[in-house]
Amino acid sequence: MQYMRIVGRLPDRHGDELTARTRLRDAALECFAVDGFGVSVRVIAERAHVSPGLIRHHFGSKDALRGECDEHALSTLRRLKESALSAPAGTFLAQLAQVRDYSAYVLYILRSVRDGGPAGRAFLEHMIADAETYTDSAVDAGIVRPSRDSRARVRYLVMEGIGGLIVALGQHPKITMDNIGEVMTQIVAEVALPRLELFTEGLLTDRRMLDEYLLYIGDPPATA
Amino acid sequence: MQYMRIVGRLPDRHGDELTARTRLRDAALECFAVDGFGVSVRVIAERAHVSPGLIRHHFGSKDALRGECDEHALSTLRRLKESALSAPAGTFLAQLAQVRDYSAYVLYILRSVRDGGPAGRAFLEHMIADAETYTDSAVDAGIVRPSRDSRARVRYLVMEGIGGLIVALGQHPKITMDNIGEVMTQIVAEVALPRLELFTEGLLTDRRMLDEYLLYIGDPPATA
DNA sequence: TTGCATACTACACGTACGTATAGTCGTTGG
DNA sequence: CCAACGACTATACGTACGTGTAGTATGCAA
Repeated sequence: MQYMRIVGRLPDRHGDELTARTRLRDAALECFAVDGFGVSVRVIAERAHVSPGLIRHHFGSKDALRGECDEHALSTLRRLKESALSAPAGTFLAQLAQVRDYSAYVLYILRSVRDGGPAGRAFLEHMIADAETYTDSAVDAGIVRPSRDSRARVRYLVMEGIGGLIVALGQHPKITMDNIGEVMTQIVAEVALPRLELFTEGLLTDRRMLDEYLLYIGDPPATA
Repeated sequence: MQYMRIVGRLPDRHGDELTARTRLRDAALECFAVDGFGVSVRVIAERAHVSPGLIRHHFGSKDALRGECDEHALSTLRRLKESALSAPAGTFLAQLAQVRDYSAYVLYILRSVRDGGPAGRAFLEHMIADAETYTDSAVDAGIVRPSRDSRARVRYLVMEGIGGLIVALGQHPKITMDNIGEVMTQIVAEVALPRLELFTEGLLTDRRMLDEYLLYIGDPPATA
C-alpha cells in the first residue's frame, strides 16, 4: 500500500487535534474497541491514514500504544464522571453509548473488562468506587435500603451489571461504533422490567435462606 | 520436536478412552479453556503427545476441532444436567467447577460465552432454558415470587450471573484447571451475602420506580 | 503373502504479524 | 545558508501460525 505524505503541515501543532500522533491513538482505540486487542498495527495505521512504521516511531511498540489508549480512556471516563451527575455504572455506560462521541470509549472499556488484566481491573475499580458514592448518597436519601456489607454489595452490583452487558453485547452479531447506541438501548430495555422487579420486590418469598446464611456466618459486619 | 511413535497399539479402539483422536479433542478443550481459542495447534498437539499434523488428519482443520469441542462440551453439559437436580445456572457452574473432572468444561463454556459467537449463544440458551424450568417449579413451590415476565427475568438472571462470573474470573491473575475450584468458591462466597440480601429484601425502599415504569409501558404481560 | 486403508510423523509452504532499519522530506535554530 | 532534528515512509527481518504434502509403519482383508 502506498501512503500519501501530507505536505505543508506544521510538524508539531500542540494545540491542534489533528496531529498524526493523536489520530493514531484515536484510531487504535477504535480498532481495539471494535476488533479486539488482536488487531494488527497495519490495520490501525491504515485507519489513521499513516504508515505502520509511524506507530513504532511515536509509541515504540504496540503494547505501549495500547497503554496510551488505556490511559486516555480512563482519564476520559474520569472527566465525564466528574462533569455528569453520577449514575449506576452499567446504566451510565449505556447512556454514554448514546453519545456518538463516546461510543468508542464505552466499547473500549467493556472490551478491556471482558479480556481481564490490569486495564480491565482499573476500569472496574473506577466504576465500583464511583457507584459506591452514588449508592451511599441514595441510601442517605432513603431511596436504597442499607446493606449489611455495602462495599460487597456495590462490587456485586457493578460486576454483575457490567458482566451482563458484556454477555448481552457478545450475543449481537456485529457491534460497531454506528450501532452500539441502539444495541445498548435494546439491551437496557430488555432488562428494565426484571431488574426493577428484582430491585423492588426481591426474588424470594421469605427470609429463611438469608437468615440461615446470616446465622451460618455469624454476626454480619455492622450496617444492619 | 521429535515425537515417539507408539507402536503395537490397535489403530481403532472404539470402546477405549485412549485413542489419539479423543486425547487430541480433550487436550484441545483444555487448551481452549485455559489459554483461549487463539492457542496454536502445535501447543494442543504437544499436550496430547502427538504431532501437529495429526490434528489435520483427524479433524481437517483447527476450526473443525473447535467445533467438536463445542459439541462435546454441550453434550456433557446436557448429560450432567439430566443426572443432577437442577440449580440456578451460575451456582451450578460454580458447583461443577469443584469436581475436578469437569473443571475444563466449566472453563470452556465460560470462555465460549465470553467470546460471544454461536457456541457461546448455544451454551447460554441451554442454561437459560434449564434455569427456566427450575425457576418455574420454584415459583410453583412458593419459594420464588412470580414475575410479570418470567422468561425475561430468567434470561436476565442467567446472563448477569454468568457475566458476573466471567468478569470476576477475569480479575484473577492466572486461572488454571488446578485452581479454578477454589477461585470459584471464593467468588461465590463474595457474592453470597449481597445476592441473598438482594433476592430477599430487594434494593429499593419503595415501589415508586417500578410502578412508574409499569405505567409507562402500559399493562404488563400478565402473571401479575 | 500381498495389497490397501488407516494412523501417524516430518517437513515444507504461504501468510500475517511485530518490529527493526534506512532513508526522504520539511522545518527550524544558528 | 546550512546543519540538525523530527515526522514520516518503504522495505526488510525474524517468527509463529494454519495448512498442505510426502512418506512410513501397522493392522487387516483377500
